[in-house]
Amino acid sequence: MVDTALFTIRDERLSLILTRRKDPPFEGLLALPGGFVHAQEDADAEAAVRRVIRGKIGFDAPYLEQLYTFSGAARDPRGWSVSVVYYALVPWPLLEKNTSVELCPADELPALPFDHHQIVAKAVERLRGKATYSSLPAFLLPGEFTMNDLHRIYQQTIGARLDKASFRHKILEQDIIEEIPSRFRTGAHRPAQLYRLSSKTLTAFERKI
Amino acid sequence: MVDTALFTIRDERLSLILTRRKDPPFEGLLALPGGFVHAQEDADAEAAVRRVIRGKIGFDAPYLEQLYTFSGAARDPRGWSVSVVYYALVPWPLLEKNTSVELCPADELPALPFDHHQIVAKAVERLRGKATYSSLPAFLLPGEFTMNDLHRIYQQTIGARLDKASFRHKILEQDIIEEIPSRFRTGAHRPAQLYRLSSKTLTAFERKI
DNA sequence: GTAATAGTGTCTTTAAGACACTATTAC
DNA sequence: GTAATAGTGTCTTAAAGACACTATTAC
Repeated sequence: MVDTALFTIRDERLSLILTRRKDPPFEGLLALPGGFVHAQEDADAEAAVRRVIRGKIGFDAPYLEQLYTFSGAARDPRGWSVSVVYYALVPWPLLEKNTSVELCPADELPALPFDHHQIVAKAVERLRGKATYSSLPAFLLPGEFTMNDLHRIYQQTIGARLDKASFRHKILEQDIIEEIPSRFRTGAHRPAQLYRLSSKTLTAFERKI
Repeated sequence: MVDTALFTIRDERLSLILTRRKDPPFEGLLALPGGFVHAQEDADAEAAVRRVIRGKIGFDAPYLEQLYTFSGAARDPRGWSVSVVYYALVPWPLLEKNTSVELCPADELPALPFDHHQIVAKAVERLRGKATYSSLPAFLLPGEFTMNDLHRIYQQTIGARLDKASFRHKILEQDIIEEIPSRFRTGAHRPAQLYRLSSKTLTAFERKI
């Protein structure tokens, strides 16, 4: 089967989209969204995950990557099982209107079934790791964002303060984002240049942030 | 099922241990060693891989890590399949006497069955990537080695020249190896201090080499 | 002595971090 | 004017790389 760790950032906190189990075992508990592979329908495991994600949030996640395959006799009371787990990033603004989605901060999760706590731990570790040397956190933002939006989302995913000037310098040097010509966010402050990702796929940096 | 990419370095070249297929499909071709999970016998997929590796080389590989899970209808002519693939590092001196093992340089592979070329490409990419910021290449060496052995093995896995002095400095700073007291390798040159890994598990660096 | 590998010192380049400064808007 | 966020300049620190130098052995 397949499972997914769906991340978003809401109210400055890294959170997960959970789903309430309708069947035993662990009926009624919140869990990572998952499902079985349909050999007729799904070209591969990733296709099955995409189907699960679309069923949960209604659209494709901007970023999706295989995390790890969990297997063994101990993880499910019904016996030996395998789950190919993916993690995905979804911008909060795309979820805001969707009232059926249950969100939970990654550091305040309830009791989860199977080995889902272990899965979340591994997913958070991967996310944090890649955030320090790639464009990964940018996939948590909508298509247009300011440098400060990006700065904040990096700090929230990494969980550490980053110097504003160094961050700006580093990011612009990596060519992962580009200015949207003549697009600014206005307010009670100097207008902020809007940017977008240069590539729809992940870009790794030469060095760390 | 499970498959493995078993790496070693022989004659200064990164090489793979292959096995000749005894059954259809692709009977007679060289392939990555693999097998089926035995739900009774194997606690999880990793246990199954360990069993396959022991069957192939006669002992456990010093380093073993899950690589990726390949799945889909296209990879096997018999239909939809899943393979949880691991990669492992084995010091060449431990294999030298084993005449039944077929070795092939990673950049001169013959035609391989299924999606094994894709698997090898991903395994080499992972190995190269981790080599630049971890103790990974050291697992290709036997228990005792000189600084120059380590220097060479890093260069061979990464595929680039590294400055001798900087390399030594960097490695000693990371505390991944320790001197073996009073142990030196002698020859027609100044005696070379012998080292061993400080930890049997992988250590990541703060920065790159 | 020579050849060979071991190991060190120092200078240059480059990146990261701290931190203060200026800029432009709404009100 | 103030408050707020945007954006820049400069200095310090630290790591990486180049490269030449000295050290110790077998022969």
